[in-house]
Amino acid sequence: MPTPQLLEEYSRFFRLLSETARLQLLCQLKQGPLDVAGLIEATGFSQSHISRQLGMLQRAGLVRCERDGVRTIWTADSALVDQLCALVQNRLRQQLEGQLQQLASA
Amino acid sequence: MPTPQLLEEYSRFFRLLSETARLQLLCQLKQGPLDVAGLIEATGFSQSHISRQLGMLQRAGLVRCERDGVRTIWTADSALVDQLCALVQNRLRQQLEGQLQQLASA
DNA sequence: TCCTTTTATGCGGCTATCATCATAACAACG
DNA sequence: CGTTGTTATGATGATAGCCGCATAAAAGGA
Repeated sequence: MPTPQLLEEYSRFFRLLSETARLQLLCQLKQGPLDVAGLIEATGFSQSHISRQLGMLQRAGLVRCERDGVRTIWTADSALVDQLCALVQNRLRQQLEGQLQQLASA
Repeated sequence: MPTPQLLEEYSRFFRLLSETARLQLLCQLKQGPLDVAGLIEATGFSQSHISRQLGMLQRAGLVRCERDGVRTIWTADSALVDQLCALVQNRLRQQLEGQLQQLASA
């Protein structure tokens, strides 16, 4: 059994990935570094919202930033999210295949 | 870029794991099958709350149940959560090691 | 059939978090 | 130093989700 503290850490981390807004930002940055203006264009979210989400992701070590003059260039900084999503995707696929099987055999 | 629908699926899945209550139930069931009464004893949550969380986890395919007369025996039904937690734990460890390194070199 | 035991669900209070607006902080340039 | 352009943050309304209480539903026994 993991300690309550560790479970808390897990839940905090997964909560970060439980919002499409943040996942979207992560995926966009995975395509290549961008500043906030670029992320606004790509996602349609407000500037303040994006900035806030980036702050959260940064504190978790999932993105990092680098100032270029007045702009701040953000970069995805972890292969972890890709791995997690791949596992989940695999699971979702298996589930759909199972449903398909059931439907076929009925 | 994943489709918005897939991102939505991801976020829904991760949200399931974003609550210590559900993680706790999953970890407990990983130790062995239990009925709701056993889970109440183990976690201290109310019966209604536990029943509801189990329903969510079941719909996601993370637990399954089997009626034994009047009782319902619940079982953890996926190694996925373990894999995900292992990856996250690894990440957390790396981060703490990094902080330790910084502290030592300062 | 009625009663007991166990589980599932409608309802509501409470808290946390999202998402925006307005504004502050920061950096470059004249 | 003032202005402009970019990003971060305080304040706030809206919403979602946790959690328990009360109750319904389901299953077995007298």
